[in-house]
Amino acid sequence: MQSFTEENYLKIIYHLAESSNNVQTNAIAEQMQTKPASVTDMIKKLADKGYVDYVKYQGVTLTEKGKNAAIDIVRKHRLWEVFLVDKLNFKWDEVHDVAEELEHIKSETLIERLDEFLGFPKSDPHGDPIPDKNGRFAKTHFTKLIDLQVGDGGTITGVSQHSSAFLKLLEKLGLTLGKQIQINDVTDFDGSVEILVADKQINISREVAKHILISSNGKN
Amino acid sequence: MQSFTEENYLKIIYHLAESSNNVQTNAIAEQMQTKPASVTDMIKKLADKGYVDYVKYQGVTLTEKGKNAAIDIVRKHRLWEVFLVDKLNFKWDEVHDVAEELEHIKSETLIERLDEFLGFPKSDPHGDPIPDKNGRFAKTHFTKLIDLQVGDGGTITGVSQHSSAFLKLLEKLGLTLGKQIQINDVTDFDGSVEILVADKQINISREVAKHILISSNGKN
DNA sequence: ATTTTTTTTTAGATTTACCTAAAAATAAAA
DNA sequence: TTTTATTTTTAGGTAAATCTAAAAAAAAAT
Repeated sequence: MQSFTEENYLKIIYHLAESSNNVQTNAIAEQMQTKPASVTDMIKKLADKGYVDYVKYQGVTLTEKGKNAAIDIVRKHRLWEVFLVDKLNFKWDEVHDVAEELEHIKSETLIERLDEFLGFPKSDPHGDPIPDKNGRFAKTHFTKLIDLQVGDGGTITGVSQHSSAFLKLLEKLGLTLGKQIQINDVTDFDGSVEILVADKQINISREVAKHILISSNGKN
Repeated sequence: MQSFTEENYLKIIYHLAESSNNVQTNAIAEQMQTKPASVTDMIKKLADKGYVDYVKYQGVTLTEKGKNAAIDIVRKHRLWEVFLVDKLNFKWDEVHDVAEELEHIKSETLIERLDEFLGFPKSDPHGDPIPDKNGRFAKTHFTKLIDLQVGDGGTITGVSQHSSAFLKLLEKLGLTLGKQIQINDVTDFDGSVEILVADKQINISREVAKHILISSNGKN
């Protein structure tokens, strides 16, 4: 199996691969908070072990093996997040760092029992889908709030930013998972969005609107 | 704070210190499954950091700081064991290795919430006491079954061996925590012990009897 | 009180994941 | 199409935790 560090690389490559198939050295370095030179070293190692396909100067892609390993880590991470929120009363902005550690505990039995204990949840506290033990999960294709038109409405079903600062803000604004929203207006000046939530009209910046995911219930 | 490895050293030194105040290099090496030379290196580091007092060739003793750090790890380990058994239906012989990993997760909040979630348990699945968040716990002074006399009786309240093989054997023999036992005879030939449990008479070897802890309910 | 055995330490290497500085390849701009 | 800028890699080095082999100290046996 992989080391703690290797697992983190795999996970990050997996996430980066969601937006651009070929993952670049610099992008990995930024996410790993390390230097590109270190990434090159690790990439070679991961390639040797068969987790990634690597062509010099061309970035990496995960192999099937690498993808499975990454999904397994994602599964663990998200299950632990559910545990922390559902059972230990953590708030959704408090779980990330702890789950980041828990995800590396190596025991299949542990994770399967945990999954069962939690009632086989389908998504984590941020709305991200939890892969089952075979690595399968429903592909969610939510719309970013920023991409909705005036008059559109929907339900908040996810976020694409897990920082504590962002999540706390959403909490304060009442923009939590499951809430119904509707777009009232888009401000010309700064592109900020006026939305209706729980009968209240609030204004959120473009930056915030970018990271809120909506399952749309049709136009108008 | 300490690294994963440093924590393991501290924990092992703490356990070894329970039987002999001055802990020797070789003893640590054996427990850590490493070589004495490596232990010497690590001891120096722990001494530099103020976790142990160390005099060359004289072994080590934990400082107050070292003892507190060790107790903290023991607390985590035992709480996780309770979690695994009580919530995830692990058996008492299956928890050790996983708890060995979980004990290194660094989050005070996590442990306090877990403690609360479990109902502030006082002992783990093997009968070992769980320190509270201030590191305090009742000193248990159980008698080893092997030290009882014919006619003595009591309740099984702990074990001093956590290997899966040993615990599985006890399970099979019905010698689990809380069971009442009585000493019927000690075999001259091999020192094995005949005991009465749940109205059945069974024979256990000296080796087994050494590792069963009894809270005695008075002689005869 | 020596000798022998055991325990512990030193010295010098190895591995993993990281670093800096400089070179090489690729991409973008003039 | 050169030049410039960006990205990536190489080369050589560091720190943590380990190792082996050999030396030194302490303990046990004669």
